[in-house]
Amino acid sequence: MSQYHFNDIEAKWQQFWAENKTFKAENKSDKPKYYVLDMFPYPSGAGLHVGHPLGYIASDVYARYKRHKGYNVLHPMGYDSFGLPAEQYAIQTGQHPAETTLVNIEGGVDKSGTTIKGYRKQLDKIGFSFDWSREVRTSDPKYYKWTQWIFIQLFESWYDKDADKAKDINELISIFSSEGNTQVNAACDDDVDMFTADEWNSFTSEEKQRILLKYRLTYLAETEVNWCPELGTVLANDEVVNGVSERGGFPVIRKKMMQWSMRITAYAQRLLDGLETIDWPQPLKDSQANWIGRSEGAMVSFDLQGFEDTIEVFTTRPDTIFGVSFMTLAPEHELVAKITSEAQKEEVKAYVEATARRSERERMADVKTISGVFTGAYAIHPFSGEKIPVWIGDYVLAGYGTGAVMAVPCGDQRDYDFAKHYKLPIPNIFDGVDISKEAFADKENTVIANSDFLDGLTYKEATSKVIEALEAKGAGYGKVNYRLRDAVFSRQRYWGEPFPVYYKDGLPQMIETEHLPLVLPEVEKYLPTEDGDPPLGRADVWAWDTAGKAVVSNELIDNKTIFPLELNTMPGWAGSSCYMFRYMDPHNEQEFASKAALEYWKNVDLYIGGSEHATGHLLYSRFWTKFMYDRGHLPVEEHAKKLINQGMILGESAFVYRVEGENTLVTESKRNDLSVQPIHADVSIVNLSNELDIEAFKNWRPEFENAKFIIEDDGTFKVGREVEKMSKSKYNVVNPDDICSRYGADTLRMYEMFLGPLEQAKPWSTAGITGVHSFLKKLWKLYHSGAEGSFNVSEDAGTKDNLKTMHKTIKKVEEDIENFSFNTSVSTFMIAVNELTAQKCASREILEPLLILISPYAPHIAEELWSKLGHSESISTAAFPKFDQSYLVESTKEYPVSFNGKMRFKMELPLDMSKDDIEAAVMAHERTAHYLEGRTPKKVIVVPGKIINIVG
RNA sequence: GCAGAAGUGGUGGAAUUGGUAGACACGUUGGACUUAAAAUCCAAUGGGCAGUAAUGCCCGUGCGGGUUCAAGUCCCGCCUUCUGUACCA
Repeated sequence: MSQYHFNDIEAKWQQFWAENKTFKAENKSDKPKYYVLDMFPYPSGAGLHVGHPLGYIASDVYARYKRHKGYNVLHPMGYDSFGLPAEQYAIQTGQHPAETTLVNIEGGVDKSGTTIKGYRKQLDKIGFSFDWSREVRTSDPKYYKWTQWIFIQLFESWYDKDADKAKDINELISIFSSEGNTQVNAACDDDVDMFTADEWNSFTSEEKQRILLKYRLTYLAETEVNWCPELGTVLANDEVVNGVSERGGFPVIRKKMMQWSMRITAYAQRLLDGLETIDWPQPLKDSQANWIGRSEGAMVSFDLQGFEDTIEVFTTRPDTIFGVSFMTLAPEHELVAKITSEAQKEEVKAYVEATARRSERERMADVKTISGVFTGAYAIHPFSGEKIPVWIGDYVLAGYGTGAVMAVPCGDQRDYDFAKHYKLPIPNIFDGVDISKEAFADKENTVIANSDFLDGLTYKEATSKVIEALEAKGAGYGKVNYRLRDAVFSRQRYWGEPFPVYYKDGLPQMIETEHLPLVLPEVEKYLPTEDGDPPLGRADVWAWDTAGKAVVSNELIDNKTIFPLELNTMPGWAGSSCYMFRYMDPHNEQEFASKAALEYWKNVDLYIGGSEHATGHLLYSRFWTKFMYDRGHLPVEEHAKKLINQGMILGESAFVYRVEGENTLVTESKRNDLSVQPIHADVSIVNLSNELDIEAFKNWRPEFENAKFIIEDDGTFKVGREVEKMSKSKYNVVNPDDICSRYGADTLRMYEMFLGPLEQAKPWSTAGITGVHSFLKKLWKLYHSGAEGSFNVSEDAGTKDNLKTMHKTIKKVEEDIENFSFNTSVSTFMIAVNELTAQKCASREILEPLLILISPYAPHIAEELWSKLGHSESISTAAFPKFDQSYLVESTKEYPVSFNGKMRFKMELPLDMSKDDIEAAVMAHERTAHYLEGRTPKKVIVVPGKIINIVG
């Protein structure tokens, strides 16, 4: 008797695929191409849990389906292997992150003696059809050579706003030397001075370099960061709580530091417009659009009384300019110190310092408290010439717009609240609007009043008129503003890509691309130096010899031919921004990827990954892709045509209940009578019926060794269940390896698809897996209907019923896969196998195509049965069965007959029967009279092939 | 506050264009097989009422309205949950 030995079958076929390179994709093919990509994982030491492979399974099903459909499919996988956890672990244990990362990927025993299975082995067990010959690892010098190369390309480029594309920096240099910068419309820093060609040509090369930095797409600039002197590192906003570091509670100050930045703002409009061209989920597009934050308005300059300087503000409501009754500057605004009057000095200083101590995040969180201080200075209204008091207040953020606002309390709630609080005037410039309670922020129904030349105009009219007037006066202009900031690209970390940069006279110089990669140096500790330099400051051999073209010892630095190298490293998103293109030609040492490979594969046809990358990875890669396109390195402007966000698989936590104040644990059903406290129990010691293994629990939590257990009446102890995020700390992690060894990879794959719609978050329930597992056993049995369960397939043609089942299955499964509705195709398979089993079908004509349909979902069992059917080739390239409508054509229909919309009975009628005949047949039916109870029907609706409804 | 998504049995979910609500599973109950258990197989299973029964009737897709012969599906108003985002001038 042949049984379904999934462990043997799965091991056999995984080996077969590896040996035969079944899924190796060629860069040349007569077939149409299809590129299916997963977001590559960070290989953590904790390994995979059942939530991680969900997206990989979905993409694998799709990739396998596309192969059946005759496509040349690229389906690669790799590792985003630079990152913080490995570095933290290195700091704690002293192990080199490269070593731990390798173990996390390939498996092994780490120095602390922990056996780690490794991502690759875990992934292999699930039976993915990845082309592993194309694997990339971002921390591999052969890979990050190209990350460094892209960085250099960005450095050597500027953004021409007129042409709306990035160009070679040399073009800009030649423009400067022939006509200066006055006619140049470039994305650049705000503080560029104008110069003529003659001036440019007389600048020293150092001066020229400093100016060019203001134009380059990656540039070095002073940026404000959260600096913790005690820890010697920059902290992210979420690592700072109440002005002190989250770890250790050390004070954090806001400090300006030289940092590399990416001029992503140059691409703001194109990143926004490009969203129209890609098939990505609307929520994801919305959050990118939101993040880019385009707003239309005007820049207005206000002169200052007694100063040469002007206050520049951005406003979306220039139409309300006559409603300005004060100005507010961010406390960090550069003019604050200068314009503060002697009388206000003390108060302003105290306020500025108090604000500096608070992190940006805190300021954002605390929106209710209104605070601010008058500077003693006055601005002059550009039209009325009135004196306007200048305040500072922390509701104005230094990082947005110009860090200053013209406060119009009648039209903006924040200005209104501020004015009320400090008893500032609230002039009303809206016709017929009551502003005694709150500001009036409605643009649509506005009629401007008390506003000189704007009286009686609507928002739209007033806006264009006032912009005209501002431009005529030279006091402002219309402007589109973006919330998007340039992205800081430096990290004071060890485990990241080194910048291919050395410093000559304090100015950054690129290492020539032919000398890349610049390999991460060895350090003896992964911490910042005592002087506060990043960990690379500890490297002894970290200087660039421009003559020898090599990294040499720091002792040799003479600043003539040997220079110090950059100490920062690149952030996590550097390596992931263009990896999808490197997969196309991953072993190319001459180029990032060959033109031919790029032209052939173009971009990702289907990209699957989590929505948490909406404004990080997915925005940065779109930026780099557009840049690479501009500079002719890529043939496409977007990296992924279609994107799907898979939903999270949640864990099913188990709880035991401790009686408050006692060492007593109570079973689930009896907890309500007592005052109890829930305690997480490890799900691995709970069986499918929610019964806790008490002995195992005592071993696991020794503090309960002597605890009293109040059990169920049947003698078991049951846990409570609750759905939570799957995480180690909640002890609800389910390991895919365990599922594979108990039920098989095919069961895991099908069950993950069966759980629910791909995009939706859904709870994992190990109990439910038996349904899918027994389906696979039934499938196996369908092919083993011979004596004693022997393999049995006949050469007889399929019956009419067989064919009908088969073809409706083909139709449904194909539609489902095309719609990424994988859960419903699993039910369809179940129905098909149930029907064919009932029909006692053993016909090859049916059982062969059935296997092809199932193989994307359950590839191992499909391969095994396929080979038992006599095939020596893998099923993976067998042509997908063709749907034939003629097998589904019916001659009759079982019509549901409704009375007033309620279905009462069914009757079978020929499909070609006319409406009138159907009506007659229904009215003649014995039960019709019963439901009409003597009434005459008002109307009889007959929809042929669908329904009959009798109204009356 | 803003934006988006979602609310259907005890549970996961199905119903693709308005046309038989609850497919397919899990769970539960009963039964078969077994010394027993596991495994497997069969049957029932939205709630309620009436009936020995076949069956019949009523209610039912978050809530309240509406459109329609017909609404889980369309429209209006609300409630709840989740996700993202936020003094954005």
